[in-house]
Amino acid sequence: MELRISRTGSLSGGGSAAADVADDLANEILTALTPGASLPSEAELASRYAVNRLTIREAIKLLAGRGLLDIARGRKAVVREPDGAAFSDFLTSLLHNDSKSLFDLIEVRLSLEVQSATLAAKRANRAGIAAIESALHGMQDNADAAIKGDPAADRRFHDFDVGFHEAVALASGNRILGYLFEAMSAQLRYGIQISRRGHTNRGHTLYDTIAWHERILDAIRAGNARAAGEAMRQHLKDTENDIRNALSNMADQPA
Amino acid sequence: MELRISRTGSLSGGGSAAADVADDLANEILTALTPGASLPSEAELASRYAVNRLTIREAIKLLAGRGLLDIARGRKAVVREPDGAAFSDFLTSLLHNDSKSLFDLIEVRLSLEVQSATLAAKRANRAGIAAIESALHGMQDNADAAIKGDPAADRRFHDFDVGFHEAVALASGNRILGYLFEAMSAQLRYGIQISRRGHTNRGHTLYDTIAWHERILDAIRAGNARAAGEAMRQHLKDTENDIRNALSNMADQPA
DNA sequence: ACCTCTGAAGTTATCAGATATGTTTGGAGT
DNA sequence: ACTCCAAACATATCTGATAACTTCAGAGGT
Repeated sequence: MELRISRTGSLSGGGSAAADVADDLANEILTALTPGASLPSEAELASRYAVNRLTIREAIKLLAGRGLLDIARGRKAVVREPDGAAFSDFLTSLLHNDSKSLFDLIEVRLSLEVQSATLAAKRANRAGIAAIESALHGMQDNADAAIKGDPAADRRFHDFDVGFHEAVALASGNRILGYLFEAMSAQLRYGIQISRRGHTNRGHTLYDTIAWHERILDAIRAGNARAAGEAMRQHLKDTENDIRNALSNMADQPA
Repeated sequence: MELRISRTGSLSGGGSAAADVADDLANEILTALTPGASLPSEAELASRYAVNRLTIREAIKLLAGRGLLDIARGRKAVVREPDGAAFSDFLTSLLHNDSKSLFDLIEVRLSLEVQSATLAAKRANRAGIAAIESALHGMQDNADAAIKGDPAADRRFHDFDVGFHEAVALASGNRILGYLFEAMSAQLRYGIQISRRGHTNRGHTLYDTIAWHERILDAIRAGNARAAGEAMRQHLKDTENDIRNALSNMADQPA
């Protein structure tokens, strides 16, 4: 019999009862159940696996943490639609510790988002393009107020900025790209916050930011895959320079 | 007071006690604790949060599922080194359902691995290159036996194949790329299994596979970033063709 | 002085039983 | 056919207790 390392670091069959049940249920969920389906009740699972109800509860909590289940009081556990949240904690822990990870993330974004833009130019349908346009309009509508110092408008501007990139990722038609982007979006917001300072330091305004995005959208709309990828690449390279500028200024003036 | 959606789908402060504790602990782990550090004992946490010890246990299980903690009997929970495992379930659930995701994954790999190879050519140190060479030698050592039908050698060959790509990702010096690759590696193994059939259908042997990898290694060793990226791109494009061939044959002969 | 073994203390794992609180559902009443 | 409500069901949490594992200091032997 082959021993397999489980997510809890224990060996299947020799680990804790809760971990064993969790692994077994995970297998069933991933292979036999579809999102939206309900698990049996805790009591029924307890009798099926011949363990205490508490053990079942802990197994379900493990799976909920893994993002496989949704739990709500009074209802049975429901198989969850997969999303990028599972990857988010991990990025958070990385980015919090060192600023090098900020550049690591930019490199990964560069890779994934150039690909997204390229594919979006090839495949985006009307709805996908409309979503990108909508995000761009949101940026345009809030730029003036944001520049004048309205913090709410500023936040909306950045939300639409993130939304633009997410819309491009979704328009790529590649679900994994979409999920990966979703996983990174929280950290991305943080990166944008930092890059913003360098952006103004370098004499740029939000209108320059909008111009970058317009260039990307135009290429996608025209179905020009190479131009879309290149526009995205240049935009992210520019953002990288903003971050580099902001970080070096923070080092000079550690206020 | 702003309400925030927690990982369990509940609202912080209004969700279950276990989910609230989990969110609070997650915040502490991500901001204040380093991998390897121990959490207080369950009893102490129970008194700190003024809840039952069982509630603490369930919160810890949630965090363990999220990949933030390692649990072992008799020991306090330990903050875990972040890794790509958190993303793995999600890919599993995607790939199990439809074959389109197989191509989605190839596209993502294309993007990430070309970037990895490019960066590895720029940055790889002696140890990084040695790891890539070691994987390649492993492939070479097992090729003959694998071709003759030795299943163990065949498996080792593929393990070294995956190991080659992982070594390139690590040699990129970008930790996020390394972790992303780790997250994909289980699914990648599955993809390689399928591509293998198409590989032989198209008249190729494992020596051709080795040749692709040699080309990538040579470019990295020479510090030629463009050539390394291009070699990786061509290798993955070829793999994509293998998979396409294998899947269409499976459709013709659904034995 | 060093090593090994042992046992107590600390900690997690699991069980049993009970109460509180939410959700669902079927039937009474209109 | 519709509304409303209570019973059944399900999860959330607590209390108390026992088993099993880890660690570490100290006894004892070399």
